[in-house]
Amino acid sequence: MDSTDIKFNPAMLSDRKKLILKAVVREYTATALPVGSAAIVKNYLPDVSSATVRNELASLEGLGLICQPHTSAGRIPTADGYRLFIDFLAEKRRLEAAEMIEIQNAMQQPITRFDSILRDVSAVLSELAGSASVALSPRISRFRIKSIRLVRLDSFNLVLIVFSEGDNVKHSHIKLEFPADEALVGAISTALSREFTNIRMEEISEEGFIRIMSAFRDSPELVGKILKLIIRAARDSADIGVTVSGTEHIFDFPNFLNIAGAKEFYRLLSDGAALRSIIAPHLKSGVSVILDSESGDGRLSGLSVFACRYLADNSGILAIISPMRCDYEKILAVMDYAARHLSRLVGRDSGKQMIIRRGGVMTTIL
Amino acid sequence: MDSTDIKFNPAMLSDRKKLILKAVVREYTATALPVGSAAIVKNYLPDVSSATVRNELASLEGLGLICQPHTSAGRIPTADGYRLFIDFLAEKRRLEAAEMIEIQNAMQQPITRFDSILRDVSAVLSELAGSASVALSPRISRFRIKSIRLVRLDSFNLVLIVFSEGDNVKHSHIKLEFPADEALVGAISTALSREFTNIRMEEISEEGFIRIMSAFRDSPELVGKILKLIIRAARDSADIGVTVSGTEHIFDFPNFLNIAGAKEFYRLLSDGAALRSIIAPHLKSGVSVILDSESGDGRLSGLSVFACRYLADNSGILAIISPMRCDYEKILAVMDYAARHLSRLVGRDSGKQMIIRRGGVMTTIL
DNA sequence: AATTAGCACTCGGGGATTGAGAGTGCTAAC
DNA sequence: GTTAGCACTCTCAATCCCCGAGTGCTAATT
Repeated sequence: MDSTDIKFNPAMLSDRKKLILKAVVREYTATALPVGSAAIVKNYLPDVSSATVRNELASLEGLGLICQPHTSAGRIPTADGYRLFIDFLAEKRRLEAAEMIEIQNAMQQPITRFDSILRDVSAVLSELAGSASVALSPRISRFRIKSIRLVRLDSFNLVLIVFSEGDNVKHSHIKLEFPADEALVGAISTALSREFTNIRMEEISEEGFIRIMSAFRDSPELVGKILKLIIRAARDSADIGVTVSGTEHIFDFPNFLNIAGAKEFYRLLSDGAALRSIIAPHLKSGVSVILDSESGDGRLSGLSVFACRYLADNSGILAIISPMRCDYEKILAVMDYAARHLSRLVGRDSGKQMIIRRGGVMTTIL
Repeated sequence: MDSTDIKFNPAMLSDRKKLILKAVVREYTATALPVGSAAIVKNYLPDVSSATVRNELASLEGLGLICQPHTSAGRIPTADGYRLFIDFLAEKRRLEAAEMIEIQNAMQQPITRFDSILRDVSAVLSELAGSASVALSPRISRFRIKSIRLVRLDSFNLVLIVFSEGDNVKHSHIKLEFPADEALVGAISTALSREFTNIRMEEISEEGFIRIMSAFRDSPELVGKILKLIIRAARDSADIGVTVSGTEHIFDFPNFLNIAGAKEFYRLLSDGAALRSIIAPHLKSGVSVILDSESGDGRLSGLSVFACRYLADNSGILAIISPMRCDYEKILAVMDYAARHLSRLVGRDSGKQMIIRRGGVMTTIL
């Protein structure tokens, strides 16, 4: 879905038609009522008569940009109408200072956990947009491991810690059925570190483990069992993380006056894999908007998805899902601001370096 | 709300009245329709006439145990009616083998994380009960610390790991603005371990930190900053955990045909502190049922809360929230089974010992 | 005294009817 | 190209009406 299949471009429309389409979108998103010719004359085009506007409206309807919910009602924008509005007519809006601060606050946390920043940003976005918001965490399996440690808590309990790019820390608790002593655990930890540092999680192979095994010929059984648990732990933490916020807003979506649809949509929201595969093909640079059935997935009909990438090549996605009737200019501004600052927060400069700027202080890690 | 304020006891009712009340509850929970005299005669009391049943129904209504949604409709149970049913008339039901297995599976996980068991149990409960389910995690700040470690990932990144009773592992990532070397981190880790092992998290005091500080007189500033971050990390992880499952079922609750109520209830579900303070006063041993307005909180009107404790003195709570019209015998059975097995899983035998039985293997951990 | 048959009565839900109001499209004039 | 005027259409809400379910009461029966 690239820019070649744009159905409409603004050259097709007279300035007055553009103004009227804009008026229909703005008025409808504000009032939730079909927009009649009289309202447009009153608020946007006081110098012409309603009959003129009616003629223009009929013409816009002929182009498929607006429609009537029923004969003798006002007009509402179609998906194509919204599309044209978003691509060519929407004006860039500035956020309120308070809103900007709220977004920034979500990103400034003393203890660095990318998860937690993501959760907070997502929560703020959903609040500002009055919509549901989803953050799909990057595939951590694609992150390079910066550091891996096996720590002994007591004879029967170990913790595997994986520290990866993006300041991600994961721990997995490993419970043994047999005691392991400090020296052995330390040796395994060192071996793991030697073998897997600077490797992507998805590149961890059996061979690496076999190499480690061979270094522990004196207690192969014990080490073998530990490694088996470690493999499982690593796999376990490789799944896709989905952070959903603002689910309560869907109760306000006019789409879900019928409970059945709400339930289905609610299910979709917690299915990270599905969301990713729906959204990913439509992503371009900056904020993408996927309207109604443009996604090809019926569960999103009547809805708009605002999405953008963060951490460019690791497929983390931030998204806001709204009813199709929403304040596009506002939500675009919110998303744009958040995406811009999130990228600034975690800017990738080279393959191995990662610059973190935080509250004025700038630190270069590893 | 203890046993002294029981309004009704079964001695007040003739056997036939009891049978009819039971019939009304069972029939209504099954069909969702007000129960008429004819239905009762047909399915429960074929030997008397509908007129007789009508007389009995009128009498039960006089006692406030059942009511009519409107004149000339059948009867439905009142909250008092359900209460009497639950306390005296409900029969202990056995779960299906498949259901028992499902619950047990949720508890058997290779990698021990109590959180995760809780989440899975809660998910299974909500599924079996067709309801929302909430697990309030125990106040981990009341758990004794079995082991505490500070691990160095690289010069600027540390991880604090706290391993506590109940096999809880928590990690907190600590990002430094200055480098710390291996030796120093190791020394702090040892000091933390010496100072805080076998202490409850809530008992961690400034004094302990001051004692540690004094041991590091040569680099007080660095250690001070690290300790400050550690305090924050420990506080951070002390908040109340709420795991909500099966939220999608609330879309099926007849209570929430009006979207407004659904939204409010949805909010309540994610407010762990509120839920705890509503539920806690009503807990007795075993499974407690809080009906309708018995909780004193309007947000639960029309709903039933099934709740039980696990880990007796650490205030972990497992709850199922259903519409008041639900299959009490089934949900009671589900809860009872889950609670019984959860207690068996984590049985506390003495102050410092904790017995974990898991898949036949039994391990005793420090 | 408890039970029962019979019957009039009440009420909610669903479907049809109606009137008001909003907004259109068309035509003819400007 | 624009506008005034007007007939037309359609929704929404209110109203009415009828049907059926289920009751409560009364009088007769056991």
